[in-house]
Amino acid sequence: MPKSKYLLIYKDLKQKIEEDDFQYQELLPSENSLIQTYNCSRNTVRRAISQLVEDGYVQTMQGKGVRNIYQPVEQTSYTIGGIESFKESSLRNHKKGRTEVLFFIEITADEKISRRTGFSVGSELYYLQRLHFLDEKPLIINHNYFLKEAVPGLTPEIAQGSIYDYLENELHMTIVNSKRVITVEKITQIDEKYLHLDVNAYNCMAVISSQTYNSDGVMFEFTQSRHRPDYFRFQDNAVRRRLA
Amino acid sequence: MPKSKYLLIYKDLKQKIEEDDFQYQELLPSENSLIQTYNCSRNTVRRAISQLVEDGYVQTMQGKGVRNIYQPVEQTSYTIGGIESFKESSLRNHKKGRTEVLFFIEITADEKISRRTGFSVGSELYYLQRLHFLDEKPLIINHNYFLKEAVPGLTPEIAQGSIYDYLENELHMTIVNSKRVITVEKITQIDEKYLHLDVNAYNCMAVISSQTYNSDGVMFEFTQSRHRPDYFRFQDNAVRRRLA
DNA sequence: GCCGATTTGTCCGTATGTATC
DNA sequence: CGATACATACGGACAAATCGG
Repeated sequence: MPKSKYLLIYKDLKQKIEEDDFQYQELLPSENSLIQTYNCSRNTVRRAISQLVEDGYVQTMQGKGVRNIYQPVEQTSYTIGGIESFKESSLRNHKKGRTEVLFFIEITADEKISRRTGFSVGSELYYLQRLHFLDEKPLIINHNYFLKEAVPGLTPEIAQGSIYDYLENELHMTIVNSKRVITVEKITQIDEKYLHLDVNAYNCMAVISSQTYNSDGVMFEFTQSRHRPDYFRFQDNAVRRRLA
Repeated sequence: MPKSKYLLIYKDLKQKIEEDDFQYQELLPSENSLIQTYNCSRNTVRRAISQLVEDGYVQTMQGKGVRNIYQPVEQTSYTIGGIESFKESSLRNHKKGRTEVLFFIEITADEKISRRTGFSVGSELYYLQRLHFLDEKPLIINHNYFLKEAVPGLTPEIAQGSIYDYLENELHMTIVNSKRVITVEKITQIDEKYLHLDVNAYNCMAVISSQTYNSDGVMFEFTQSRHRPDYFRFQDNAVRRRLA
């Protein structure tokens, strides 16, 4: 439940848009009238609207108004975007998720791991391999590296559930920021084995490599997420920045 | 040249970060001191900083300060992200770009095209196929659909250069918003032919499908951009939103 | 553990500029 | 031209988190 005012307005407008209260291409009420509706200042409605712009829900036009450009996506495949745990994505996509821990060890970052992950040499890490099922179909293999000092007490049992749950609710850590790179890579034997892939059909995978920071500004996670190509779908909304 | 104040501050700070004026993990000057430096209001510096947050350059921490988390990326491959034309990306990546127009016709959207692109049935469109070279290596095949009424006078000659240049500088259109979906798809015969791909090495491509809106809120472009998997690299920075 | 100083987060009100109609 | 709409900028107030004494 949001407690800040701009988030309440944001969520309310977002819901209205999703529920078709505004037609595609229709203008939303003007800022002034929203000020009346929500009994708040202009800055506050503008902040809510700017979030909707980031989401690709609306578009502002100086002198004209704010246009609804939301179009629902067909939910045939598993859609990702934003920072979400596998569990959260599963729920949003209305699928049943399950996670299997394939591998769990504690390691110290050497030169090679450091280059790959961005952790400094000598860092104490947990290294996990996890297999994610959606509706009992294996779709994703994750290679996770967690900084031990930031994620103390991680166990295979916890990793089988949601690690983000553990971080946020047990350790009260706040996940803030995630730098991601998407590439396409050749299938490895591990991929082939656990995802039951036929190399003749697809011989590569969608790979998301991400570095995640907590609210202390510490990078505490590096993850390489390898997705079955036929179920991979990454969604994004880009806003062209003004330069002048 | 930016003329708004917050963009000037944003660009200045961004440059300082890129030039290593602040060390990784170091705190930037506080908002109050930035107010002194730039002789502006608090909102203005905050706005500049929030842009840097979106870029993944810094991270704000309530009660503590603003931490520099910028790490330069190795520019070995062609990196995309944000809304950019092929020409802009080429320049940013310090490569020489060239574009070849394979196909150029005018069509009317039927049911099938409408479903695929999001244009309504009956829309008059330009349909192009273009091949993009980087340092004389064919890397990307684009299938572009442009709304004729929004992009009048498009010719193969223009398409061989930068269409975005034409749109922004000749037609004075402003590109605003782009909804993108990244998937992985099987290689087609067209891909194989023009990109000189060996199916035994890679049998799929990275595909970016995007719908782009102009400042009138009109979707004027649908593009499917098919990338050689071994040169594909999509970069992104996600900020976890507060919920409460 | 408390208190005060510092720093970022939220919110308000107002003024002015710019684009559209 | 005036009215309306969003964009930029300023200044002030209070809240929440952090840190040092």
